[in-house]
Amino acid sequence: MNDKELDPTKKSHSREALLEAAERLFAEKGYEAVSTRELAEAAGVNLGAIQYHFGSKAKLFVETVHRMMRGSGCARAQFALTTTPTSAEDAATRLCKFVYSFLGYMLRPQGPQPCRLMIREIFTETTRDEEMYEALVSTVADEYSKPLEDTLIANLRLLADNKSQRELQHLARCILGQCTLYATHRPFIERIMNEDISKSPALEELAEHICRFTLRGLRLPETFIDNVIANASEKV
Amino acid sequence: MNDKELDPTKKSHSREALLEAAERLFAEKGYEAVSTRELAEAAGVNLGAIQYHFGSKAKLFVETVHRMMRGSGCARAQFALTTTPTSAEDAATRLCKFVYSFLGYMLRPQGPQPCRLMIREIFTETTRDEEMYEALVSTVADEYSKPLEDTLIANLRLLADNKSQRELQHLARCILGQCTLYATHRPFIERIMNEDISKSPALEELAEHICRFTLRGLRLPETFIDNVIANASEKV
DNA sequence: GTCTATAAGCAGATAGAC
DNA sequence: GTCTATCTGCTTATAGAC
Repeated sequence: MNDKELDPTKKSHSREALLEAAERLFAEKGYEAVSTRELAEAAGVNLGAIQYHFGSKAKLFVETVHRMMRGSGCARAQFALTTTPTSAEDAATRLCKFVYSFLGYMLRPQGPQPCRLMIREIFTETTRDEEMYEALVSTVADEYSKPLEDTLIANLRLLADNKSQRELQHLARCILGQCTLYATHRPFIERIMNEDISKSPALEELAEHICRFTLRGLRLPETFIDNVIANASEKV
Repeated sequence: MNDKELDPTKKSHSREALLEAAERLFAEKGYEAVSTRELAEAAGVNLGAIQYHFGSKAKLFVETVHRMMRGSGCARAQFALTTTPTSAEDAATRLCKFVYSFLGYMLRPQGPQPCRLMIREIFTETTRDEEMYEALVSTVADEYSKPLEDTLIANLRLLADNKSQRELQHLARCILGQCTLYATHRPFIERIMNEDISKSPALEELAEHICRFTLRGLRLPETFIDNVIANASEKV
């Protein structure tokens, strides 16, 4: 990358093309399911380029995850939690908006989905290689999970200011867990409900329920909750 | 199996041995990561036996999942929710106990873990084969997810009897989601907290927090919650 | 039903020409 | 830096003897 800035004319187009193709393919199909040949073809480069630029498929993968995590500022930016909240009502509205957009992101694939990618690869322990696993976990934790959790906490703090940092962490995870379940268990849930949960009335219903349940878990008054949910859903 | 009862002398020992080895290995490492050779060796049978008895590795896998789901009565029995609750307090205590044991089950591997197995395979869409995927999803949904959800709902109904069936489903999933997150995101969470969350004070702290948050989400009074949590944790 | 030997294919990695 | 051709090792599945 820095090489590119130094010499923009004849620098490795294939490295960049590979990273872009890898981002898309790995996120779509998972590490194991993508072969180096497929990767090279999709990038329009030679098979040998993978070894030349990255040394191995695994190292290309680690590099891709790095890029994804840094590149998109995935966590906060994507879910409209960038600026700091000003009031309790503001914080609650932001949290609700987050739930709406996070749920939509998990259930309506459009473009690469870093979150899905990582959950999958880490949970399945895709790479038995210790060193690489460590690299993956730390990248994702530092560049994605931690910032996302911190942003949620910043909003939660205004709604439960007597809580310790540790309790706020728990609360953040309660929200994330409720959303994530619909991604990890989606096929089962859709079979039970006999309904596509990414379609429009269903998705909003799920989001609203999660918001309401969460705000009740924070012991907020019902009128406040109604108000916040109305605000959040109209502005999404 | 019924064959075995009919003719105990010369009936296929290898079929059974394969299913047992498959249950353990697939749950441990995942479908892709287990080779047919490994399977045959672990079962102490010949490689050809897999093709002979099941036709393919994939069909053996489907058979294994069937067996797991039916066999252990996984959902309810495992988490002490078998009998029907008698009172609101009883129901709440059961829910808390469920959270404790479900969390322990997800985070402290001992023996095959059907739940983990399915989440992983379904989420990663391990098999591209349409027919097989359908078989997996329906088995798991019918034999595991649905019964588990129904049992949770039976308890939730006593705590929120003015709710519709659909709302009760949502509530059940709020509980499951909070627990499941700690399994799917475990490496990230442990890195952030710098702590093994399956160890003893940590696990109980997580469980207690989930219980408290959930019961608050149901708008139950704080004294009731304290009482229930005290009951549940001492009896676990 | 169980075995051995082997087929057929695809994976990731490499050597060496240009 | 990019290419082709190839190596090595693994996978699942099969054919046919016993």
